[in-house]
Amino acid sequence: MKYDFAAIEKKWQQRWEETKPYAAETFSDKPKFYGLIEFPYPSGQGLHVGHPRPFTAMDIVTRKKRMEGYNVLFPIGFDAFGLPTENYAIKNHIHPAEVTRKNIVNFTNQLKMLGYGFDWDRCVDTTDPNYYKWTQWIFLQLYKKGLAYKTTMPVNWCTSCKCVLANEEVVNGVCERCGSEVIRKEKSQWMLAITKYAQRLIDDLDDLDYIERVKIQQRNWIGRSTGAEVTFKTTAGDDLVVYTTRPDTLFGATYMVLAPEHGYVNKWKPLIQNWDAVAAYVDDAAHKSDFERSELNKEKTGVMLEGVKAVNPVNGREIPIFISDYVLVTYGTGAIMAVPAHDDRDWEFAKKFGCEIVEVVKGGNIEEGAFTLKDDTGVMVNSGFLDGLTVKQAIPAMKKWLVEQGVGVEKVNYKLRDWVFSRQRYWGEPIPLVNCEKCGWVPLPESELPLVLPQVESYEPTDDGESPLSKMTDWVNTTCPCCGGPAKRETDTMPQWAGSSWYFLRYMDPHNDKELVSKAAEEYWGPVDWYNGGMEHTTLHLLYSRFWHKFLYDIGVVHTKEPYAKRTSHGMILGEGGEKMSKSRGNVVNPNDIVNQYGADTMRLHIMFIGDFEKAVTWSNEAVKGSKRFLDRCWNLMDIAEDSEAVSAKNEAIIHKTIKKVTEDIDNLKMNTAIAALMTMVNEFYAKGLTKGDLEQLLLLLSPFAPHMVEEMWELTGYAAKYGCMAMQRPWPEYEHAKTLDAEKEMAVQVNGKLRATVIVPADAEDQTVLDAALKEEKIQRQMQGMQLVKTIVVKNKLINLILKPAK
RNA sequence: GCCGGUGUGAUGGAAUGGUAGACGUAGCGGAUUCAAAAUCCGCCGCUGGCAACAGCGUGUGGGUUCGAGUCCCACCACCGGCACCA
Repeated sequence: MKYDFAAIEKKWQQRWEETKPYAAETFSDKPKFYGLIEFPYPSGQGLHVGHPRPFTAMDIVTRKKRMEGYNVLFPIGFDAFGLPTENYAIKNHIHPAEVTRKNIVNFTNQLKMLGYGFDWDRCVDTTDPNYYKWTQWIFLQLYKKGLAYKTTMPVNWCTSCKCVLANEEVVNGVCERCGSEVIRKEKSQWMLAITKYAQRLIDDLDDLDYIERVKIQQRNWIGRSTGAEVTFKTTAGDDLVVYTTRPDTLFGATYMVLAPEHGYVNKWKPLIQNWDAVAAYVDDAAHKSDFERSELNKEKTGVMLEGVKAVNPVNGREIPIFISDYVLVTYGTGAIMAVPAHDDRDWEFAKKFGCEIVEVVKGGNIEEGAFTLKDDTGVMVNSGFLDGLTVKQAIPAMKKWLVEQGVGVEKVNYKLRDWVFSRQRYWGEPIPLVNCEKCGWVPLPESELPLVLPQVESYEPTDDGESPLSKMTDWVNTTCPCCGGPAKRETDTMPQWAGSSWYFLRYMDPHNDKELVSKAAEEYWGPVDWYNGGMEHTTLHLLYSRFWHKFLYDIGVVHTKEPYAKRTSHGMILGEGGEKMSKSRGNVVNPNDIVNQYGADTMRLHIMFIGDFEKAVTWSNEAVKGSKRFLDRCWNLMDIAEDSEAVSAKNEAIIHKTIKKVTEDIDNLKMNTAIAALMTMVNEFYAKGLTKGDLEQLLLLLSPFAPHMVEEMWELTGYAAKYGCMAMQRPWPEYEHAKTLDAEKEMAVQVNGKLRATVIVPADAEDQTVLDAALKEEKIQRQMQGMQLVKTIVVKNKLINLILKPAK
């Protein structure tokens, strides 16, 4: 009988649709396991081969967990707000909700074709008012706790989307979504105070089972540093505060630099003698993206503020003040003290602008470049009371002095910045606040949630950059919930990250209309046991959702400090030729094409076999055949299996070895070597023959990888009738260590570390037995001529190394 | 520039400091076939040799070790991330 994958897959997908073997039951005597994948954005292009890689891996993990007796939650949903949909809607004059609905239907069909064990009854959609009601609710709680605030600040302004982007959304200085130029612009924005959680977001990483590079990346992103804030007096009368991690070098601070956006620049306008040049530079900087600023970093630029000087508090010297775009307004205080002798950027700037360079740490050559080492190799010079101290001693000494003199304080600083939370767009969650002339910003009563997105004529942002909602005067003009007077609704919407910051909680209790998740369901399912996703989400989505979760913990909505106990990450799938898959390159592979040609089981198997899960791999249509051949070979085993239902003695060792290997490899996401082990076992079955009992073990091990074919074979071989259940409902096979061992071992014989022969000896043979066997080998005897044996090293069951030297 | 990662046959990739190249793909030879596909069997790192065998071989150069793809130092190349972070 032929392996008719199309018919088999259709049959089993229908059966699963009817019998729901993947439904998670809240509350059970079994231990729970919550496996999570990043829910997809339902784009118009549909699924591409990048999607099934993490989905299939977690599907395999959760299928094995079910067989191991866990009550598994493996949900799916759609992160459906977002600009591509809105841009499509603008272009084609279709409502974004309609576009989203169609795309979700398409994605759902594609995902079902791949046979994933999702609990579809728990599917969520972030654009559903019943869902975003709770996104809005969380925002209101943040607002009430003072963690949402409105401020005017320079923001990234996409010239094409006419929309403000979070810093994190600007990729290489251009808009992440449309690729257009991003400039800086002052704008009033809703902000979320994620920086208030910075320390906790660092500290709590320690206890989490995240892969190390995710932890490193988050720590670097949050970027804690310790230093000091130092106050410089100026001739303008204002104090200028700077942050520095090197207070020890204060004697070497020979000038200061402000970011072009720094508030003092305008404040000091009457004092600045070269105002035209300064104003021109500020204007120029505003039109440069961060990308351009950093690209141009080889040549430092800047303008001196003529007419104002600063005073170095440690020696009373008057020093010049510059503005330059190498100083960022968003970090520290937006101003620096420049120590050209000991900072590369300051050194470059000083050389170009002829500033004084004073060496205060010995050990380098300040004519050649800055000496930046912070260890004990440097000793302080030209530094008054610090002279002779090492840098490590000088830092606390200077901090102490600053505090005593009242001109500085110790300070911990973070690179992390607050989260710009407003978007001047239509396709997002409305922000549930109104602005009243008398009462200011007033939150909507929770009973009025969800605040539903109104229908608008067009989705384009207005030319002045306001949201399309601002044109809906009927909707905008409302009454104040506080005083009943006239008020206007906030017309900005939330960013796409909002809905994805808490979706894993909704899966636990998706139909609850009283709470975002019931206490009992959250206590049962939380936290997520294993979350797999892309590295690209490490510093955005993953950090944001940890932040929201910690906030929900603080207000008593969830019972764990952290949302995800374990985090792993997959590598990208590259197109043929090793390039990133993209529509413009025309190298996008649609998984459905593979499914139609070879079947879903082959697709699943191949995407796992293709290489190391954590690394990027190149897709090859050609190589898919190998996975299909393997499934054919498995299928054809039915024709040659002997009738016995016992595991055969001849195959016992390979079966137990393979169970061990597959079990361990799935737990470590080493699906490629698990599949290789299964192939080896099947090859051996062909070489030696097998029983039905042997085949049963193969089917159980293969079930998470190729569930459709396995269930069909399970039925055909009579096991479905025998056990009265599907293969996926049987216990996961167990191995006995003793049975994984072979009776005899082939051991390597090395001479002086070089392989010269191999010998067959009994397993766990004594060292002497191995030596005797080795010495009997003709090749070894040849090596021994004229030599004497000075030492032997035996590694049990692996090798013996004979150390020889010439006999005298 | 900074941070992180990766370099292994024609190719995707295996390998707790212990026989480098498992398992696939491609290729070559054979069986089957009228023929092809499919399937099955064998070969498949490089150099020399009829062969036995020998030498070389995991980006480059050093080092540690009885033994290094694996550990250490320096360098090169490529990929990814980035906010010149003071």
